[in-house]
Order: sequence, then structure tokens, then C-alpha cells
Amino acid sequence: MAEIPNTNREQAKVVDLASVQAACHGCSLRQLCLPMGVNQVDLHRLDEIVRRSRPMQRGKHVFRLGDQFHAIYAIRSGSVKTYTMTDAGSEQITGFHLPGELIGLDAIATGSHPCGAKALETATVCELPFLQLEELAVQVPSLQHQLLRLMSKEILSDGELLTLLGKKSAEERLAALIFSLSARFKERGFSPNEFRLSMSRNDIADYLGLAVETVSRLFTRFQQQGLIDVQNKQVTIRDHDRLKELAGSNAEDRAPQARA
Amino acid sequence: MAEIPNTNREQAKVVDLASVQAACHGCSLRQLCLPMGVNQVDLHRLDEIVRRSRPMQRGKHVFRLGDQFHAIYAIRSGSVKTYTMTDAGSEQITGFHLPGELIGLDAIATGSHPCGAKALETATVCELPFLQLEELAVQVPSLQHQLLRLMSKEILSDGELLTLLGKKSAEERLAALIFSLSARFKERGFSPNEFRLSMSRNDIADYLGLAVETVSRLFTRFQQQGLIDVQNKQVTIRDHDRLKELAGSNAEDRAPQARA
DNA sequence: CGACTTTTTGATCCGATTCAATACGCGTGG
DNA sequence: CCACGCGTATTGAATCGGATCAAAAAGTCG
Repeated sequence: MAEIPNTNREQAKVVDLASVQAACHGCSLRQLCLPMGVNQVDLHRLDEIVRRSRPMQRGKHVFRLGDQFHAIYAIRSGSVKTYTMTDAGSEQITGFHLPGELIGLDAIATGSHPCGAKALETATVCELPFLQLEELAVQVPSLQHQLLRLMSKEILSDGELLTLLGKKSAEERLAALIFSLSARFKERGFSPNEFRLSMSRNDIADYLGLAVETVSRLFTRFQQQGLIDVQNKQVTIRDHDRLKELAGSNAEDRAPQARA
Repeated sequence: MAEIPNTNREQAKVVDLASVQAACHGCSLRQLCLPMGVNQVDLHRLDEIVRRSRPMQRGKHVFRLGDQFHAIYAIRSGSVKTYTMTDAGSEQITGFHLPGELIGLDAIATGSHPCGAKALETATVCELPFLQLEELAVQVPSLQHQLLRLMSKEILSDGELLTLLGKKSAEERLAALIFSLSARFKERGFSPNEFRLSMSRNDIADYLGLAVETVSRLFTRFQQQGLIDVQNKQVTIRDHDRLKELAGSNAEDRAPQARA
């Protein structure tokens, strides 16, 4: 399954290059996103139903809380946060999403978006009208499979987050987030050890179920401990192993005084 | 879409009655479970791939953590808890599941069960071999739709749980659990105001991310406040509205000192 | 009935929140 | 280019909710 480079030798018209990159089959995220495992022919059919957004800037909504559901969205570039509102004003952030990830899946059941999605930085998304997608999935088993897989992955990662929020200390939570981002950047071909946090401290705190102040203090502490380097939003991981250990769970530290 | 009663007038052999009840089309959970929206003809095809378990008693596993994935399961009767293990021994319970709910969906992506499932009381489940289910879903759009719907529902409820664990106080958490159980019992035709908790206090604590002692104290307090009546595992809801309010979020109470 | 597990209750402790204040980063306009 | 102002982030001190430790009480089961 050789990668097709982002150039088109045969007819190198500008237009073609652009459209190839825009289309699923030219997208660098193909292997992470819905198209994975879908053959070239069927990929064109998927391409036909995809609507690509123009770049949307920081703070713009992909969809709002309560919007009627008609499509799911794949992040194409940039990053997006999803959130719900607790009855008072505070947001509970349910996820930070990177390119290749699908959002809006939680709306299928109810027909309206139970959470909103907002760009954390300039971002582009692909809109996948759900009715058409469903129809196509019936005809393209590999697409159905990948859709189920991605939904399952979402359920899986929600489950992990549940453990995080249910059982882990503030320290572990932040370590886990940094570690998760690192791993996901790596998957996408970016440096796993040096990246920019597109979300604010406040967003991080909301996501992790902590107070902003706590998050801030932790960043400072992690830096003092030589785990990471933080400069505003720029993070450099200094001790990947220790970070991983902390993220995975240092539960053993707290475990019964076994291991004399 | 008239309801078909649980009896079979035409050929009332005992065997038939049993097999009708056992089959999806005779199942009282049809409207909640995977069969919803699937027509009679296709329902028979679904029936052919379903494997019904004999009753499994309390503590028995439907599947274990790490088991290879080959099927998802629908609860048919009784109740089941799903859980993961944090690296130290403590379980994080990820859900309590009632008849008509699907479990094992989180394993599709990885091929092995990231969480275990254990009967909380005597329970029966329907095993749905995934490969066959997927195949059938391609041929039966309404089945595909319902599968996606149920997965979406799972993602949705995970999201709610996230908010619960991320943002809510111990009080709110327990109220939310009781309220959720009440609502789900109601859906299934049981009394919403009087039911038995099939799980232990410990399970509840693990699920809610609290200590057992806290849960216990809260039950006592709720009773003193006249919200509920608790007698061991038997719960009677006394003030449905106040419980709902507490569960939904009494965030306003804590909100800015507005409302002078 | 007696051993064991589960639940409840009480006392103490600690991590994280909250309140308060300062510092920093960044865009704007002088 | 620097001064100003506003939102974001950091730091410090006090407080509190829930965990933990300890022990009694109530169920459960052979």
C-alpha cells in the first residue's frame, strides 16, 4: 500500500494538485481517518459526499451545542475542542481533537449535538453528511468497518478518560494529557517531544476536572522536576519515561506497603 | 408497528412459546435493543447469528479484561458491570448495564477487550459474533443504523459520566446515579421509584470515583433529608424532583453570588 | 451459631479548591 | 518603539470536601 506523494506527475496543472490534496485519496491523514482500508474506487465515492470547510479561525464553532445533527466532521488541520455546558456557565471539555479524528459522533443517537465543537486555532474540517455516509457504508463494507472502528476507539478513549477523572490525582491527570498529546502528535508525524499546546490553561483544567491554579502549579512543578520544559504554550518533554510512568499510574507508590 | 404479544396463538406447543420468547422477535426488549427498527424478515436473520447464554450467576464473567474480541453482547436479563483495572489492583467501574444494553463495543477498535464484564446478579446475555453482525449490517441498513445509534448512545452517556466525574460533587454524583437508574428502570417497564441496587456500595463508589465511606454517608444523608429511603440494597425514591435537581446540577447554588 | 464480608459511623488528615494579588504576554494606538 | 490595558497565567495563603485510618454494627452464609 505504497504512499502516494503529494504531487501528481501526469497532469501537473495547479488545479489538479490542489484538488488531489483536498480529496481523501491525497490526504496525508488517510491512514488515520475514515478512508483507512477503503479502496481507491470507493474512496472516490466517499470524496463525493465530503464537504471541505474553508479554514476557520480560533474560536469559531464547527457546530454548536444543541445544533441539529446532520453530519459528522473529520478534523483536517488544526485542533478543535468539544465541550458541554454544565447548567451553570462552566464548560466541561470532553476532548481535544487533532487531525484525522472524528467529532460529532455522540449526536447520532439523539439527533442533536449534545456538545459543541470550537476551533482552538485555525483549523479546517471535512463535513460528512450522515445520511449519505450511512448509505455509502452499506455499500462499502470497509467503510462501515472503519466507521465502527472509529466509534469504538472513541468509546475506548472515553473509558480511559473516565479512569483518569475517577481515580487519578491531579499530577497523574496532567501527565496523562501531555503524554497522550505527545503520542498523538507522533502518530501524525510531528515531533512527540516538542509541541505547542493549542488550548489555554483554562481548557486544560476544565478537561482534567481541575482548577486552573492547580494546572499552573503542576506545570511549574513538572518543570522543576525536570520532566518537561514549559514556555508559555510550548512544551518540550525532557524525561519521556518518567512522564509515561507518572501518566500510566504511579498507583504502586500509593499501593499497600507490600514490597518490603 | 403493532406490538406482538408474547404468546403464539397458532401453534401453542410449549417448545414454540419458549423459542419465541428466546428469539429477538419475541423479546420484550426489542424496542431498546439492536432489533429496534429491523423488520420481521431481517429479524430472523439476526436471530440466526445470536447465541443466547444460559443464566450466569453473580460474579461470573461475560468476558474478561484482555480477552480476545469476537463478539459484542446484549444484556437480556439481570445486570452487569464493566470495569478496567488500574495498574494497582483497584477497579474503575465504567458502567452498570441493564437489559437491552450492549457491552463490549469498546473492543472493536483494538481487537481485545479493554474492560471486563461481570454479572452483578444472575443474568443472561445474547452473544453477537461481530464478524457476522457486521456482515449482516451491510445487508440490513436498519440494523447498521441501530448499531451506530447504540454506539453513539454509548459515547453520549460516557460524555455525561465524564462531566459527572470531572465537575460534580460527591452528592451530585450519587444523586445522578440513582436518578439514571430510576430512569432506566422506567424505560424497561419497572417501577422508577422503587428498585433494588444490584451492585455493592463498593461498586458504586468505584463507579463514581468516591470512597465507599463517602457513598455510605451520602445514602444516610439522603435518607435524613427525605430524598430517598434506603434499606440495604432496596431504594425508594421519596422526592423525585429534588433528586433530579440535585443530580442535574445544583451548580447554581455555588454559582457567582448573583441573584442578590 | 460463629466466621466473614459488607456497611456504617467517627476522627483525623491531606490534596486540591478558592480567594486574593501579582506578573506576564500580547495586541492597540499614541 | 514604547506605554497602556486586558486577558491569561502564576504564585501565595487559607479553607474545605472527601480520603484515609480505625473500629463498631449489620448482613450473609456455611
